[in-house]
Amino acid sequence: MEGNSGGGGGGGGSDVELVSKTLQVEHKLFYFDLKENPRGRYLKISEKTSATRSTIIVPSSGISWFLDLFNYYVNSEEHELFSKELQLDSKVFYFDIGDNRRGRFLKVSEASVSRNRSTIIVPAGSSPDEGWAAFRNILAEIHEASGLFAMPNQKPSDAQEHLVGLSDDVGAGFIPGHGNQPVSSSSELTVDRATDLPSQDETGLTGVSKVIRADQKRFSLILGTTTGAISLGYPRWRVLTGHRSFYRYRV
DNA sequence: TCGGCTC
Repeated sequence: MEGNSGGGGGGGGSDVELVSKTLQVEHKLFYFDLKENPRGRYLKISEKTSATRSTIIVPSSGISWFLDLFNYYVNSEEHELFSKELQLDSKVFYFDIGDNRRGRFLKVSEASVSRNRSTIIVPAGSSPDEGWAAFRNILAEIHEASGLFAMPNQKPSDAQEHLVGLSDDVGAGFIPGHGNQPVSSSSELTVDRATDLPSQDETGLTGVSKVIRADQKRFSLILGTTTGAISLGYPRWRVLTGHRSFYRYRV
């Protein structure tokens, strides 16, 4: 790809590039680089224009989630597109729809404790072969290719299970198991349940609880224990508010 | 070549 992007990295510089793809959408150029180093595997997605460059880093465990979410935005009707959040370990990715005279776009923003927020913006595109759909297709190719580079301690089928599990509920707008209750009532149910739990201050279990602010409400999620189930990528919480879905899980 | 961007 462009020039020598790793030249100023210093130190290791041992990252191996497994897959590299580019996608042009309107006047933007997106670079997809699946890389691996001793700490693990990740997907670097860069948006490049003549004036700016922006990069997000997706842990390998998040690639199938990105694929699912882009499928959701590609396949959903315009009036049922909601913002989404995806938490992967210590990172949070925000997916937000925007609209202006240039057209519709999807803003994907990465926030983590150690770095400044970085954002890429993907135009929806004017035909089914460009924009979000093309972006989705690249993600699918990389996801598939990633399975061919299976790591010794990772079964390729794990990612497939994530894909199936999320596909059913990603666009439903309801909490599974609560039938056809509207989103608002499900949210209140979740709040009530959360307020019954001990607060983080009371337990002192720093690092195993999350506090989420959403609109005027505040949600507290307590992760009770650390068992083998968590290392498998579960449990996953889903908290719905009126217009936003949260997906969280730890690896 | 645009141009978007609370967390």
